[in-house]
Amino acid sequence: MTSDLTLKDVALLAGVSEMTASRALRNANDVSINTRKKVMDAAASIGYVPNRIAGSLASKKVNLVGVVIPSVKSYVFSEVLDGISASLKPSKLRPVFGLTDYDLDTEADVIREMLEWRPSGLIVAGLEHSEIAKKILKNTTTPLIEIMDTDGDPIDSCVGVSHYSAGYNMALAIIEKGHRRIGFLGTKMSSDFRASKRFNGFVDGLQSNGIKLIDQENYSSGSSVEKGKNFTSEMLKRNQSLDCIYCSTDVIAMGAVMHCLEAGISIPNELAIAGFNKLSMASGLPIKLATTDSLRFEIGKLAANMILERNEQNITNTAKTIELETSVDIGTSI
Amino acid sequence: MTSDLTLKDVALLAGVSEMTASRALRNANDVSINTRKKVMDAAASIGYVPNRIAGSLASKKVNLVGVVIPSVKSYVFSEVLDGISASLKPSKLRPVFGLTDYDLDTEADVIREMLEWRPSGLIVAGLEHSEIAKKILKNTTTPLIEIMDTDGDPIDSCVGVSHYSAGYNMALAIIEKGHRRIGFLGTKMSSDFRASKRFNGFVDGLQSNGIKLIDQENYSSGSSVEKGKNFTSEMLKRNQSLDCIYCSTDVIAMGAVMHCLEAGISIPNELAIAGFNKLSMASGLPIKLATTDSLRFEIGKLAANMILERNEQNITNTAKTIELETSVDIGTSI
DNA sequence: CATATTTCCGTTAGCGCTAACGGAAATAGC
DNA sequence: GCTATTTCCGTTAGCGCTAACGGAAATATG
Repeated sequence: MTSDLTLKDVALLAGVSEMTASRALRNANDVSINTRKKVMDAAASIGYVPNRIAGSLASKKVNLVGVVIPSVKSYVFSEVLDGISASLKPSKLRPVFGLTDYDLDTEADVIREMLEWRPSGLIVAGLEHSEIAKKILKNTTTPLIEIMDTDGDPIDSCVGVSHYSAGYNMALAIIEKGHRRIGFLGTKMSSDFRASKRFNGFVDGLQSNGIKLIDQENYSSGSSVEKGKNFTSEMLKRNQSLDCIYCSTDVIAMGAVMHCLEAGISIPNELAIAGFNKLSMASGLPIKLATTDSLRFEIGKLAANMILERNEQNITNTAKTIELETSVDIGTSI
Repeated sequence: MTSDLTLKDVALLAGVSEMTASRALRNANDVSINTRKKVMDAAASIGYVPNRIAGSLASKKVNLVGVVIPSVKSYVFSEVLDGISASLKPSKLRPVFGLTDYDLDTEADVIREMLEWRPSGLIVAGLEHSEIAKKILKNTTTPLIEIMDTDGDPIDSCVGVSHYSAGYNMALAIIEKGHRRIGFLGTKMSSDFRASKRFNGFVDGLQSNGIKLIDQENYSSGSSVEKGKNFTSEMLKRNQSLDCIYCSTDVIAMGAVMHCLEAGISIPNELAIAGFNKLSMASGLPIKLATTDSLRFEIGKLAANMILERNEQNITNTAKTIELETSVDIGTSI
């Protein structure tokens, strides 16, 4: 309580110089055991809390990693954050999150704000950015990792999966299982670039076997189980002959499964269902949902590790792209 | 690119003093339209990014709000974060998140680290902290809001719901619906204080009608739909006479519902199921799950608003507790 | 036109901490 | 014993920015 204590207060109480107090508190070298103890005790006794703002300015080291993601509500990004947290935990670096709400202008603002803190690294979800954001990112010396997606041109480093391939391979898996009359259910693609890439891959995958999508529904804003349920119902009404629906996320696919459970539609005999992400939530379903693991935790972990590496060594020019391999998890729903 | 640009570079290029450049960039008063434009153009042309570390030190204003929560993977806290983000968005304040992994020692560390940044406010989940953390929190001048829970003694301000009451009222609702042979399914309570309070409230609610819990299962670590499914199955094996299970979260309750769907158990005739949180995810289920809305988004919004208020005015001593009212949502599952 | 007021900009002095250097005291080496 | 080395601590000089003050120029006031 009371007004802020500074290093001076600690130094005075311990009877040493500010510099010695600083060294002692930071566990730096060049301090005897006795004086270190004196300083520590003094600091503890008055409840001194170091001022990192001042410390960072003086040392020119800000042990923060900026993480720019669309949303925390999505189960996807929360696991990415978790991976990042897990990697950074044993280090001195700490993640700071900024949310874009899937809006590229907001993203540019958030990125700019992040860089004003001079973080040790910046992790940004996605490869698509506004021109302004791109310019800022290109000009910065901060290590930058774009994550989630490898279908595009990374500015610096990149960790992710190919969403195009994920869609393509799911199409092949579905076809191999004998399904031919296939529909797609997903968000409006304008803002969700990765969903759009999966869609394109899926369509191309079908195309490679001479098959065309026979129905498609694109709902606006976020995904929910309920939406999946309702739109599946509607699509089936339109197209009684449908024998498979590919959903842009597991959340939607869960809704599709729910509809089938309620309507007494047998999966996959009457309708096959596939999703994307491999959410743990879906593991409680009566059937095992066909899906592609988006390796969210892994991506977060690797991205954070790249930042850590770049920080330890003083490498400057190490643009590196890691494309993780995904594989279709057939499950029992197709 | 290149080495970091400073205000000096901008000032030099614009032909003004650093102070004027600073004022112009911050949109402060005392700058003519012409010079402001000169400065802005100069800054833009060289890609100047202000250094907030230096700015914060000089102005003694750090526009960050620390948010300390157990996890981001939980659907609960991600919505709290979302509420906080929504409230802070139009202001200058930005949230910084720290994760405790449900561990009080980690929490103390995270709180300490947060305070080292001298944030404009601190939002901490829960009322239970280690002695060290309590001491730190009591000594700080930073506005502090403990959230989620009102059953206990807040250090400063507090926004939340009574989890005890939520449990108690669900017990009453279940009894009113005619159920008497009731089981409980939840996490080991040692680390999840709020789940434990709901449990106690639930037991007391039953007790007030002379009813005792006839079975109880406490699994370790996190909740998942699959766990809910499996433990429901086991509990029903042990107790064929069970007619209701109260689950500590909706995620678990969803698993219970899944088990019933698979096993052909009719809800609520053969088995009633109730949860907690009112997760949107559960809205896709064939039945409407009985639950209590934990008002997560609302709590986040209100907490952030309290920080904003305290920041605008310069109120110092305004410890205030807001207990939001919860109500049981009967649904169709009990 | 002289004075009062406003508008605009620069100078000075830090914010609280740490890097870098230097030097005194303690220890080692022979 | 004297020099060489190590251990420990203090002094100086910032990090990049802004608060606060003051003063010159521009405008208003009568």
